[in-house]
Amino acid sequence: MDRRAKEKDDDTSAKERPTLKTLAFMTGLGVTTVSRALKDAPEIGAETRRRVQLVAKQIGYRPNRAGVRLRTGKTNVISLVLNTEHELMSFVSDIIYGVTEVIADTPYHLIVTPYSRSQDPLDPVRYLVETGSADGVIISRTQPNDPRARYMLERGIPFATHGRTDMGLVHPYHDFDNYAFAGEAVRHLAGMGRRRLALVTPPVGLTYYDHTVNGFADALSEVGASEVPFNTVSIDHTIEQIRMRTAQLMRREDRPDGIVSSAAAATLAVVAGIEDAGLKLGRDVDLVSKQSSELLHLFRRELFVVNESFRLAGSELARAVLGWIGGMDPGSLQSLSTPGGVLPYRG
Amino acid sequence: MDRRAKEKDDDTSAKERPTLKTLAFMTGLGVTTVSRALKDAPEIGAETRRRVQLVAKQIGYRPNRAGVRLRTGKTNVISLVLNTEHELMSFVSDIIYGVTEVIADTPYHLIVTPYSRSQDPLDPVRYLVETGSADGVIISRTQPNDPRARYMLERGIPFATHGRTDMGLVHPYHDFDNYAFAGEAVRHLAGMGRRRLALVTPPVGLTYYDHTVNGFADALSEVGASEVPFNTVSIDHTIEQIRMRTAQLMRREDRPDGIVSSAAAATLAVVAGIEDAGLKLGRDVDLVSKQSSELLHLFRRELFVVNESFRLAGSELARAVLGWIGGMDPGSLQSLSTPGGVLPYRG
DNA sequence: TCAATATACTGAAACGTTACAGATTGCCAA
DNA sequence: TTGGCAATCTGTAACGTTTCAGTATATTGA
Repeated sequence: MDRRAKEKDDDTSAKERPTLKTLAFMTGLGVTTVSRALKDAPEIGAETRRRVQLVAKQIGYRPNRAGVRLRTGKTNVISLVLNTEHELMSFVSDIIYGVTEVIADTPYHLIVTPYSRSQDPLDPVRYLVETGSADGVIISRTQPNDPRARYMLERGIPFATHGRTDMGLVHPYHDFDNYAFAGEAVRHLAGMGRRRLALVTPPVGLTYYDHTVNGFADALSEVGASEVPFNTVSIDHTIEQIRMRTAQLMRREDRPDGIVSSAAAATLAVVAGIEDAGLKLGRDVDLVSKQSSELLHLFRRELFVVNESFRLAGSELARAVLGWIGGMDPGSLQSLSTPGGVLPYRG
Repeated sequence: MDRRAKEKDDDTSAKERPTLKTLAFMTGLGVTTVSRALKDAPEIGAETRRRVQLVAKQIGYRPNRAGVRLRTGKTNVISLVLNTEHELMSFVSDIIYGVTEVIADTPYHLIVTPYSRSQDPLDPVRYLVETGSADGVIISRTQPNDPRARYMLERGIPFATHGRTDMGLVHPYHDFDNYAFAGEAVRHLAGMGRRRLALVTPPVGLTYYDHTVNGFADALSEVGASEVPFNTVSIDHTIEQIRMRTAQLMRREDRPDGIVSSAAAATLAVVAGIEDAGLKLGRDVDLVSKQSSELLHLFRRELFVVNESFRLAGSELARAVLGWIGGMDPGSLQSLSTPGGVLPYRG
């Protein structure tokens, strides 16, 4: 439509974005040669290579993504698959920042692929794979037997999971050691003389639910404390639900004197529930919570916190996917982040 | 490499992803006809059109993005440009969810393009435009005279800004009415008898800083209250800085008895600072804060809040960009969200 | 000297799509 | 009967890239 020149070789009109053809014309070489020179192919003369790369840099040549993608199938895209309802708030931004940090000096773009509660979590993954929309995928809310991981493994598409699976299949992951977290939390509370502990769990069904629950249980028997069951909520529940049920729990005769919470937002609600029941944090009950931002300290100074960095998770996950795409052994791309310890106010 | 058939037309081997050629083969039509039939071109017979579309649906045909993009230049991508350091935390996830909500049933993908403190904010935008990586762009942290908006307007690439500009140029935007927010907050505090008010401002230089400050000032003179200057912080400062400087402020003789805060995270720090100074919220000072999640209520029941939905902002921004891409008048794609009113605890 | 071989480069084809410029058919007016 | 003209359909080229199968030139071994 808006092309001016009718000559086959209109590269002299300098306004359009430079392509290989432009470079070929400028250097007097063939398109093939230019292409290979740019990617350091061995059969290109050293001087030619330098010359081409110099010119390319000078005129700001950038390979056309669509061209590459069409020809090679390589999208230079990695996709972060997110649940638009359940994912904790700040979680998402941090993980995204972590990912972008890593892919910043690569040709990769990050696309966010959402799915909602009503959908099968496999849907977005299937979409990505079937349409070949990404070279690598990052998923969260990982389950012990995760159909998404299984699916991608079958299709041979590189991915990394936030959280581990337990299927006897090997794939890259990053996980926070929630077993250790729950254990440390329990030991900390026990060290303060707390004996009857309750746990605000991760969402049932996710792998780190198991880890957390196990860490909690093992440490309980280790320190000889007992569990006050609190199975009616998880951190996936709404603020109001958590608050109400905590209040109910705390009004009971056999209420806990120590609580471990798996997420900051839930902790806010739990504390509100405690206070609704007329009890006081630090006196009637102590609470150790995981948090991902440094804000919980400000909320109640009596809170104890363990920090989990989602930014780190994002970086690690991105590194893992890129590594797999780059041909590394998936088994070597697994990482576990250890809790730094329980911090009191003004740690 | 892994292609089996050597015949030119290997579409009979059903395993590969279907293309127009596959459809052409199956229907016995030409590729061109199929292409046009799928997009309801007028010169295709009604029955043929239906037939092609039926077959396409049956075998799950999906146009190859790279093919379309290479041929037409249309990327079917919209980019959200984010500052990886300053953007408030939950802000980002909500805005992303809002955007994905709108583009869910379109062919669009969302890519997140980050930039860091050290970079010129124009960099990522320039990159997107120069490489033609997106059909539309969403930016935030909008300034009255915003070089990014000017740049994209010049280049003719559709975009929407979160927040307004003030350059006499018309473009789509979505904004929260921060003038109204600050005004309502002031009136609310004045209604409670507060007379010496301080403002925790948005980042200096952004448009909504001006709006907020103006709304604050106008309402102050309207109700006859006075301002206690608090220019040493904005919501871009760290939690620690805000906390310390609030404590300093509150220890002064002429401390404010009412505070308006532009963001939830800052509010947490401000409250901590107030309490560091030995004062009590609700007694010595009242505070009205904007928040985007419903969590501030839980923090201190004495807080007053005004809700701003970033999810809504995301949706509106996406709608605006898509509208502009679709040929709508940019001037008609501007929206302003009105604060719902000041809510006390248990509103 | 000749062939064999290494070195440095090149054109053509293909990835999947759309736009352009036809091509084929049937029907109608003259 | 013929020319004209809709109504449908089609082949070719092009977008920018990489791969395949070369070609041309210089270098080597005998």
